[in-house]
Amino acid sequence: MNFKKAKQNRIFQDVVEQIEMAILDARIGAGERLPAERELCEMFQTSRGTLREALRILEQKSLIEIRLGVNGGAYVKDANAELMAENLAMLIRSQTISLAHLAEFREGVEGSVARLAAQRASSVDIIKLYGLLAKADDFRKSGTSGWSDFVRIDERIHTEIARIAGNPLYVFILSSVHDNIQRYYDTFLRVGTEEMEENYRDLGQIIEAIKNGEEEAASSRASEHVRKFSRYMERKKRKIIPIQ
Amino acid sequence: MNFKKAKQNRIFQDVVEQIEMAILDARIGAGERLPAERELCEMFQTSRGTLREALRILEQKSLIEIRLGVNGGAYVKDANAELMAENLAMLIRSQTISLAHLAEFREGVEGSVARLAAQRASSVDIIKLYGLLAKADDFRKSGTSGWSDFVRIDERIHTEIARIAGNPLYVFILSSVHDNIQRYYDTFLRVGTEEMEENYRDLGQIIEAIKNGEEEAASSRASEHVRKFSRYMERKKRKIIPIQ
DNA sequence: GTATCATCAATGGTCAAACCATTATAATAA
DNA sequence: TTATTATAATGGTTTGACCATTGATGATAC
Repeated sequence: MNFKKAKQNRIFQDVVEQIEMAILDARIGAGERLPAERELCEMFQTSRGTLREALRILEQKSLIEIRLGVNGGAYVKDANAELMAENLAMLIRSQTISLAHLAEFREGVEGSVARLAAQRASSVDIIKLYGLLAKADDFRKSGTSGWSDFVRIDERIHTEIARIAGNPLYVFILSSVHDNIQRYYDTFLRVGTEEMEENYRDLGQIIEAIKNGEEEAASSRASEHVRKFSRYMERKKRKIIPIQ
Repeated sequence: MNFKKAKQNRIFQDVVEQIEMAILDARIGAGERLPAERELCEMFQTSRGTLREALRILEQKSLIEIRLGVNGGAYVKDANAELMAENLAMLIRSQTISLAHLAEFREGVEGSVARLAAQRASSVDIIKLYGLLAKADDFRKSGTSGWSDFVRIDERIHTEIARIAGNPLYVFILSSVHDNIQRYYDTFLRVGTEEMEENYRDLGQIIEAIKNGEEEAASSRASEHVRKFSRYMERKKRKIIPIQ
């Protein structure tokens, strides 16, 4: 059998479940405020300490956000990817997964996403992508000073491709990965105009493949693009930390 | 600039961070027990209520597990994928992502994983896979009565392939996906011997491709295999819920 | 001696009432 | 009008008490 252990009766758990249901069933909408703690205590017939334990859990789940002062309280948050980003971060910090693992995972995901985008991109999507590419071109022209802007646009393009793929799960997962990999890019990825040129060409090719509906080309080019970035980073890393 | 808002001084946050650091730096090992609440209060110079709010957060993060009674207390847990599974479940419940999205995502991931496995499988890995395949064969032979066992072995094979791929992130992600998709399979996926035969053949082909190091074949067959399952499910679903 | 049962103490779970800290808003002064 | 101050709503924290669960210990019966 496969039952979970019957829950030990913890009042705050029950409170969490009730509020969680209300939020997930959209009985309370994003941006709205829950009643004040002391009111909730009366509603749930519980003490403030117990209620606050429930609020901590909901806050940790990113379902609510607590604000201070008058008009403060528990505000319902939008469903978003923050939670997953933090989970990834924890796995990395606990050294269960390494940067190399994360990069490899991203390689696979970006490939899948590009393939779907090639299947599904509308003409409007294509125009949007070329618009972003033009911006990247501007930053590229301004040389190494435009590097950080270039990276930002690069990420925007990848996010846009994920959106075009039409599967919100990919958007969540990729934004988590980006959040967690970004730190390393900032630290290890200070490259010259040469690499920027190369990445710009890559982006152009990926977008072109998507435009023409060439699934395989889009997928393999996106994977290769990510792999290239990772290799730059590994190389830089080794220069900075020669032996470890 | 990219700084986060300076943290409002919440004592329990500070307590969470200190304990979290101790756990992630392995100053406290998995399975060990933190001091009792009342002792921790003295150590952190805080009240029990505040300390318990911190414990709730750590519990929600799956870093600790609380047990009751004598010898009870906060036990440090293994890092695992539970958290991500729950996040996925929440995204599904909040109807941000649908079953179809999850299945499509799985399709991409299983493809990537099979590709990596084809690159990296050792002869021992191959033997293990064929061992699992033989078990699947047994259940297949016992007809529809062996169906649920067959599905279980099917999942074991996929998990094993993820392990062979050598990237723990894939193992985490896939086990989360499995956890969340399993429920639907149980509900919608009661198929006959015909489909079981077909799935068995698929598994054999995937494993063979991995054995021969044929990346592309392994990847596309794994994707196709998952897609087939999803289509069965969609069909069943429509029969049960004709219009919705 | 062994097995069963009752008691006890350690530990988490809950409650209640008070006070502090932060902040939007209203009242007041310039 | 504008700047300052007071007020009150709301979250953050403390204290101390009591309840509930559970493993260990020792008493009792066989």
